[in-house]
Amino acid sequence: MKPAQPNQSLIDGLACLQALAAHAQPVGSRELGRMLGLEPTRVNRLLKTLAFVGLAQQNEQRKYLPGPAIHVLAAQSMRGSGLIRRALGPLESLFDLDLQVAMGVLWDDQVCYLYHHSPGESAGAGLGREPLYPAASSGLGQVLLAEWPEEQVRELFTDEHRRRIDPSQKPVSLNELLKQLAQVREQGYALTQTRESSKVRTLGVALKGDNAAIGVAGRFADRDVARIHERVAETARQISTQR
Amino acid sequence: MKPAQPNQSLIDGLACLQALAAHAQPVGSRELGRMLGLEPTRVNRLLKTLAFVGLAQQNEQRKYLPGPAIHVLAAQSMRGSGLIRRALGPLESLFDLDLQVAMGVLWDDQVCYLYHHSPGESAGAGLGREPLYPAASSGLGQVLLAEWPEEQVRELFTDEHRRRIDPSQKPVSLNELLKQLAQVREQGYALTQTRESSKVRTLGVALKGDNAAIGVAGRFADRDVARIHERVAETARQISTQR
DNA sequence: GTGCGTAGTGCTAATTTAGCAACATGAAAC
DNA sequence: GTTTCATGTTGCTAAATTAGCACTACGCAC
Repeated sequence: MKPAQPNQSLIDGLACLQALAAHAQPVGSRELGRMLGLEPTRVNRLLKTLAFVGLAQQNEQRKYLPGPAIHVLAAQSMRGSGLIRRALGPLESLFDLDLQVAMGVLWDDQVCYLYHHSPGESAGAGLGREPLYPAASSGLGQVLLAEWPEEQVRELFTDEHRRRIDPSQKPVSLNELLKQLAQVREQGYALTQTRESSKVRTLGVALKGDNAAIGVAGRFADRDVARIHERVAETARQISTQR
Repeated sequence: MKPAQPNQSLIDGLACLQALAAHAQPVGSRELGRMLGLEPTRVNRLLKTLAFVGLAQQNEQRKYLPGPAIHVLAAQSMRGSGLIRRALGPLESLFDLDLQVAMGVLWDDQVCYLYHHSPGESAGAGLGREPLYPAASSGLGQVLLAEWPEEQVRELFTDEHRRRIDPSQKPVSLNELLKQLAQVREQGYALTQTRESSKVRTLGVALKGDNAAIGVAGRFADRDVARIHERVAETARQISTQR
């Protein structure tokens, strides 16, 4: 929903910040400008401003990376929403399913995993390490998309909306996706095959009021779907009702 | 370090975002303007822009709160720096000391705890729940300040630098603080009494290269200081050298 | 229904920002 | 050591964006 008078400096500054956060290595100001299609002087000015408030910093090679204030922002957002704090305990109760356990939010047409735990790992190891994943191929992504009006989903998957071209990502069949989302709305959960293996499936359930979803992934038989769904849905209820 | 041409729109937009993240309740746009001393139309425009990119959202009462993209930013910053991921395992090794275990970064003249664990809690419960704490009263805060040039510390604690007036916070004796910081630099660790009780002390050690610090807090005798310091310093080395 | 405080917008003057041209820096090649 | 190249950064001013006034729409209490 575009406002009447968006502040373009803020939008572009935030795009620089998000690109920094998403980039695995320190990045130069000119390189970042090339990545985002922005003029170099401008990017340098925005990065210098981000550094001034602590959200970016430079290393000895003068390249930029996230600064300490981004952790502050992360910590405060976690504290303010309470989402991760509320979710960690209940998510642990799913570990006995011997499946991957995850929680994520939508970011563009992808899922960002706030938490992603595999069997045999410690509970705390699930934080902050998964790359973005195509929403249409994810059970978590689909239950989040299913909460959107159809028009908004269409807009998200048009070619001109996409700012990042990912060649490794298969084109999405929009009609197929809309059919799947309609089914998700009926069932109250999404069941998808992962991109990597048709035998590995994800079952996702939305967290009401949080714009987030939780789910499990792995190999399970069709006859187990109802039981697993009930467990995941109960966990979602616990997370949503805790305050 | 103020740049040649800071972008004031970006600075003020980020201030709105940070205030949203720090505020425990949804907040109206005019109220936020009063909090930050900014003109209401301007704040509304900045908030609408933040909402446009997903970093803010409105509830049914039209008040603003952080949006899903802030979690994405948090997750990506954790993934990018790897700080929390690297730190969680080593920090758990300090649990046997039966003290509080914490990790934090500096934010203004306060410490923001990225992690804060008390004895008897699960490892994952330490995330995203502590309020900001005066840096001068914190072992973690002091080792972080000790890495700063004296001039910069002076500037941080002048009255005009402070944007937030916290009446409950005792005035800092700058000369006393500078003396303590000189001692911290010699010793390689900080030892402070907490604001709440003179019997509860914090011992803090800096994480090289991360602009962060870890420490323990609780009641311990003087004769235990060297041993505890060695344990904390060893943990700090593990965290800093992991990649 | 009225009154009050709120959120939000159109329009245009005011202010900020963008980009050109230049300088400073650092690394690699010779 | 010097030269070259790509980088990061800055001053200045024209161009673009933004801020604030005045207004409308909304929600709640009485």
